[in-house]
Amino acid sequence: MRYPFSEIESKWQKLWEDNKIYKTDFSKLDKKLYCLVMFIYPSGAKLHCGHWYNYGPTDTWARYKKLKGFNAFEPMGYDAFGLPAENYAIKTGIHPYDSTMTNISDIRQQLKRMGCMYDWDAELMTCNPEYYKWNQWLFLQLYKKGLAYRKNAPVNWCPKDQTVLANEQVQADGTCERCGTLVIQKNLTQWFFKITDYAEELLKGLEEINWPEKTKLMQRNWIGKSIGTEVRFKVENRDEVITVFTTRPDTLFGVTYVVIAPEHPLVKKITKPELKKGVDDYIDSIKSLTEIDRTSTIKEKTGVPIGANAINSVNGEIIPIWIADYALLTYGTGCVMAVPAHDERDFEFATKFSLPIRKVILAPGTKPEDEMKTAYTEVGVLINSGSFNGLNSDVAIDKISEFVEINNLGKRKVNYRLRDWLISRQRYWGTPIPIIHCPKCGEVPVEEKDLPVELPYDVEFKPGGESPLTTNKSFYDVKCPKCGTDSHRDPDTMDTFVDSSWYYFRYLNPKFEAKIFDTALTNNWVPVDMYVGGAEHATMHLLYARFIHKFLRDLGLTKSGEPFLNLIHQGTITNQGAKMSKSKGNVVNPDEFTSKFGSDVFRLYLMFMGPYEMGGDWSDKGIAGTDRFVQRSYELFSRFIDCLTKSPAKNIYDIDILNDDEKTVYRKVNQTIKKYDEEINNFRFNTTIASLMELLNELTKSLEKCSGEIQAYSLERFGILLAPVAPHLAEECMQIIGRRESIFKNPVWFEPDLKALIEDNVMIAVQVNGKLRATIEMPMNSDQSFAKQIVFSDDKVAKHLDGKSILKEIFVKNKIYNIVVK
RNA sequence: GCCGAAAUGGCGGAAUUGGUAGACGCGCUGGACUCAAAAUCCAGUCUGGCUCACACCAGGUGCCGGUUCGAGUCCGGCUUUCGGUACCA
Repeated sequence: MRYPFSEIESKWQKLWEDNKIYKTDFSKLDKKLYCLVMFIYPSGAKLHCGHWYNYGPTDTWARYKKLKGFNAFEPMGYDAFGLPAENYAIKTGIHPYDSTMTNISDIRQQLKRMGCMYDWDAELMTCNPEYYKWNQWLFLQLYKKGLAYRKNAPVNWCPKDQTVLANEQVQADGTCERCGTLVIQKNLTQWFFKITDYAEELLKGLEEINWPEKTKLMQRNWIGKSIGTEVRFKVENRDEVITVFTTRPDTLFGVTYVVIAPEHPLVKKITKPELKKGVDDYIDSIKSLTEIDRTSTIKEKTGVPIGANAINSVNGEIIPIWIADYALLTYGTGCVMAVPAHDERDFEFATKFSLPIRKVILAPGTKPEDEMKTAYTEVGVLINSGSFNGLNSDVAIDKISEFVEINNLGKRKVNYRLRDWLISRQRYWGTPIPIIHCPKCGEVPVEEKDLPVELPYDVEFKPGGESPLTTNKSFYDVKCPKCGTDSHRDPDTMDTFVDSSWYYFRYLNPKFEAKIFDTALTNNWVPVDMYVGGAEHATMHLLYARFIHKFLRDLGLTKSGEPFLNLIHQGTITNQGAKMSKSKGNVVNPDEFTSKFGSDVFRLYLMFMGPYEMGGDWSDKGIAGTDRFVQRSYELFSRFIDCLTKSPAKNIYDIDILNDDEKTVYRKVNQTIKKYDEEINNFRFNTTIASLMELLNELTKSLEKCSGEIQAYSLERFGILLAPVAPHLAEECMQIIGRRESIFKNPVWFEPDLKALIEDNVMIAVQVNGKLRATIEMPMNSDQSFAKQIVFSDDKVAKHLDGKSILKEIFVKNKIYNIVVK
């Protein structure tokens, strides 16, 4: 009979739910395991293969841990705020709340049919006021500490989504991370979280977490620590001072000009009146450049002189001041000392505009008068550098910095590439920012007792660059809580990455009312032990969550310094080479397969496809293989009804007294347990399943020929090994052979009988001059002298030794016998 | 440009610290069962040579070179693909 997956899967899902099999007892702390997947964005596209690939195998791992005796907690929830729901509302008129709720209830059903052991009592959704109230509370705490602030700054604006974006949310090609539209720069007043205050700690913390090296490296690069020196240059004949930041103070004597970012406020003040028009024109030309042009790698540097000069602090030289597009206002001081001889960008610029190039570091094996074709950026000996001549440049970095500090010309400084996190969005479907703007008092934070500031239902969604919340007068117009003057609420909402930066705390008690989360539980259960999700979040969610976690620790709400101890990225499943997305129309719907084969077969197939962290292009070619595996397993169990009760097995057998078939089966069972354990523990699901297939092949061949006890012994173990990878199938199979309750109710695991693992005989390879000439069977652990006798009496080996002299013999026990001849 | 990962049969992919390359599965070929088909079961399946066949021989893990008794695995130099990043002073 074909395995009736449909009725069996719903039968066990109902049984699990009715008996609350997956409810976690938080009071049991021995071997607690918090296993988390990134929660789901409830879009209209529902669950796709990518979600399945994230959730199914992770659940398998958690189930395995549960059988091993861990008290595993697996929650699931909804990252329910966000732009797509609002864009959908603009298009169709369906309110984001309504579409989100519909999507959530559909997705919840789909999730339940997957058969994961989620603790549904822990379910949460971020669009619920009982959740986002605490985003607002968090905002207020950051505000109190000066870590949430407003400033006017050039920011990324997505013309399609009509909102600003954080740096992290703009892709390398200058397009919006969400919709792919080209992002433009705008000067706007926006809310920021001061993540830069934690830059150093975010960097240090990476050392203590077990994450993929690649991800840690991405975060390190994103934080971009650089150690250098700030040096003040006076502006000639004026009071203004230009401060530059350099990582190469050893080249200070080689400065031949200074570059300031075109948007720098100083530019207006010190530009020579005669040159004002040219400078203004240049600044305009920079603004009109598209993002593509600006980021183009082949774009030539541009710039103009502003007619003012600076005085090099270390040698008193008068040098011209330029503005140029390659100086960035947002990094360091926005001013650069240019050393064309030893910096590639400065070299290119100086060559183009015929600015002087002065060599101050001599490359080994060159002469001072040699002409420079490119900048020399390596270590060398200082020249043209006054009293520092003759020093090695790496030593001079320190010496010149010291000189700068002693003479009060500047100071050593560490800079980070990381910018503050821009969190305000000019959109509706998010957490309202709990600030009231009063014409008299300015920014007035909403009092904690007045939280949540509830998101009103009635708003107009028309896009226009203004937050839709301004269209609801009863929300927008309020009296100032301090002085009673007519004021209005901040009309912006928060970036949804705020929601996801602390949700793992909330899962432990999502209904908790007294505080942001229930510290009585979180102190025991956070940090998360295993976190599984996509690598695309490396410098966004995964960085924000670490930041907020550290802030919460500073508030005394958690003892840990890091949110996620272990992290694994599932690979990306692509379709025809492209990432699956609704807009590309290449989404593969898992229902197509689960309705045909069942969710266990689909889960098995996803795991069997290849290494979990690699992903790959979607193909359903091999699904027949895992389907056959399920059918054959079910058939096998069906041939041994109630064997557990008819002839109960002992825990261990002496392999030496078993007959040949029993011995083979008994050994294979135990070898499989060992192999399986090693593979699945490290998320190597493909080889885990391969080992089960090997076992099934062996059992199909020989189990009939074994005693009833060995049959029970083998099937009981096989069934338990099946449970993590195909939970419904395993429950049914175990019931067939006589188990009376769910495997997961009182989890069991079988340790391998180590004595049985050792084969009696091994095949060893015999090589002559490194080439395989024969394989010979001999007893396990035979020593060299014994092996030698057998090897040299072998005809094939003798043939290759004929007439040659033996130079050397290499013997590796149980592996190889190599004879070197001439 | 810079940083990181990868490259193995017709396909997805296996291969502890260097030790029999191709586990497991898909597909394909042949056979059994069937009136027939599907399903299932059995056998074969890296390439080339030779052979009726078994056997045997040679080559083979992106390319070139090296270390070693022995390299998919280690070292040096490339090529291609995929991620990340974009003048960060």
